Amino acid sequence: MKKKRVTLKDLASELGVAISTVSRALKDHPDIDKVLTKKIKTLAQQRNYIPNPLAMGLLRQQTRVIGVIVPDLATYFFSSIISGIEDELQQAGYYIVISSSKETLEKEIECVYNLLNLRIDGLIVCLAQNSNQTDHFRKVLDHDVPLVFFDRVCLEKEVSTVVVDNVSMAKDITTHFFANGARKIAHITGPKHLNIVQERTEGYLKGLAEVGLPFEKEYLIHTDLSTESAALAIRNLLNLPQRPDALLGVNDTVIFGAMKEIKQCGLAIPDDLLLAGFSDEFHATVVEPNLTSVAHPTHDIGRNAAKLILEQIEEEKAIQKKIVLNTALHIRASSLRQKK
Amino acid sequence: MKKKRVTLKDLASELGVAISTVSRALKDHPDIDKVLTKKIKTLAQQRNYIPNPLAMGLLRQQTRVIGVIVPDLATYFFSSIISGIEDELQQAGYYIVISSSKETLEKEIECVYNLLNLRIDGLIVCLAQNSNQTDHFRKVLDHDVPLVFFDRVCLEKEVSTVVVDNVSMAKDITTHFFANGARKIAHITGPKHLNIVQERTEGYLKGLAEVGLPFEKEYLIHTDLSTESAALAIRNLLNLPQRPDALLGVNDTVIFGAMKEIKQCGLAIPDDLLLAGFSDEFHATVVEPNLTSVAHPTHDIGRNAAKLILEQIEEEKAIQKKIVLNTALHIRASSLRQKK
DNA sequence: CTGAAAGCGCTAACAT
DNA sequence: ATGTTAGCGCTTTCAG
Repeated sequence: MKKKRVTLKDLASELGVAISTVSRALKDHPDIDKVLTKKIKTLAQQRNYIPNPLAMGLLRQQTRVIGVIVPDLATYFFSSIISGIEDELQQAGYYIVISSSKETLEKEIECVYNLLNLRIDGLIVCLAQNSNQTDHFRKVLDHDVPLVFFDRVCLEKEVSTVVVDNVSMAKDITTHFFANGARKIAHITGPKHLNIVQERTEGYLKGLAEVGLPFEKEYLIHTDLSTESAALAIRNLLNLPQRPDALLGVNDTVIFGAMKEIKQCGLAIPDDLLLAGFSDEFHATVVEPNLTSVAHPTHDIGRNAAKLILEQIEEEKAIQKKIVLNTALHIRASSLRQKK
Repeated sequence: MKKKRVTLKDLASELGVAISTVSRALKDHPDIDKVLTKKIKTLAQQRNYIPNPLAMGLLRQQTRVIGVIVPDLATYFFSSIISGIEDELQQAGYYIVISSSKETLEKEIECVYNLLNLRIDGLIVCLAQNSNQTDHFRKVLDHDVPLVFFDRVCLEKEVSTVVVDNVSMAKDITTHFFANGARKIAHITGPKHLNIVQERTEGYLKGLAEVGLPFEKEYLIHTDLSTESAALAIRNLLNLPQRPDALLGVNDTVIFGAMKEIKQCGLAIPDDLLLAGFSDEFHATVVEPNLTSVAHPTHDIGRNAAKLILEQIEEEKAIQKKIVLNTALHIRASSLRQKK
């Protein structure tokens, strides 16, 4: 059904020369006569000749396709990272195939094998929420397919990563809460096995220590990052005899969910509860009050992940690298209060 | 650098049979001896043999890749449509390559040619905001590559589309505004050439007519759909001597922007101004007050678009189809007011 | 029942 | 300076 596109053979027979001559002329091989080269190039232009990537791929054993797996497509965080990846890879002549793991390990595994079967030239991944095994990524490594993780990472000893300094950001927010009068600071976070969860929790604890607040076990809640489990967590917190007066979310989405609950309870933000999140979603400045959040350099995260992949593809020796990018704490109304 | 994957040749030489025998056995060709078939299949399994899609593609002149072009990845509307497309195509054994036109015609054209060069087997598109020419899509048709538009469409005579009934939804919101006391209903919309803009405007006008309100020219504002131009539009509306008391946005994003401006002016929603949008983004229930919006069956839009593509790929005759899906008006606090 | 060979589009080593 | 050929991995006649 699809119309056949013009091939080297077509051009060659039209000009009465050999296929290889056309092939060489098109890449300015010095051996080919200048005049002939010109003629061939003109015809190729006219006929709108584009090399068949399938044929090239078969020959070179590469598809020029990079796989990208994200937990979810619908958040600004991931989609702007993807756009960073795209910007970098496109100008290097690569295509990207995006898959969403929908925050599940099963889907993630499926995506990895699917992409591997497609013979991708590289894979960029942000782990799913419950991704707690690494066999599928081992497989990627076994096939010598370049692999890069960003944000949520694993196998750090062997695989290159692009991350931010979660520890210091979580610490900064915690002390910022304190400076704004909070004395009972809670933290809703995600599954324990995720690096970002561990690091942000560590920062939270460091922050508490720095301002001399005790760590209260019931103020630290692990969720599965779903809206429902975040809502449950916040309800539990609000029902505590000693209700917290500040809440740090492991991301903005968790906080958006929390805001609904908090308002439903008739509590005021920031008067009753200071709020801050991570990743500075677009809607942080749409919700009321505007949400304090850690802005990740999303576009740069994407670009850097892409660069790491390209490096690994081009250079033989795959040296493991870890790139730590700077974030910015955007302080907004949700965390600002008269000091007590 | 990448490790060679096992091929038919590998399997054949390991078993001392011909490549073609292995090939046939793997697809249960009746000619091949049952025992041999079994043996070959077992080995293939063991060696983890996966047919090389590049070789298959070259042979069959197809990539099993479907291109998808959306104006923007970061909105729930598009990402959930994509997930619908993915669900349908994946189980049909197709991969999807997503590109973002970033709402510009230039990028859209670039994406189309890029994907065409990749030799995609089909293309699913939602037009960019300023996509007002069709040469690049003509090219797709020229190459006999199946094409489907959704939501924002063009070339409707020749190309299959998946849309919603924008006219009646816009009319319904307009009369709903009226029922809630609004008498000066404004509409911020997009570029005139877009079908959704024309249709929603038509519905708005029909709604006004139905309730007997006159059409005021200054209440209908065309923007380029950017946050900035929406903000400018709302500021102009608010500064009108006869400030509107209801506002219909061509989408939720426009309304989110408007909400910031309205609040900055010290006006109350819904007391001073009723609000409603299109597409029912996730954040419609996060903003304060919750936003009334038309919920599109996003997942279904995606699935249907994918199905149309598959149909066109499978059947020879590419009959043009238009699928109109039902929407639901989600009425929330932003448009509810005591009647005057 | 199984093997050999051609060909999908392209490149590169090897002729001429 | 240009042509010939082999081969990337696979399917599919055509032979045996």
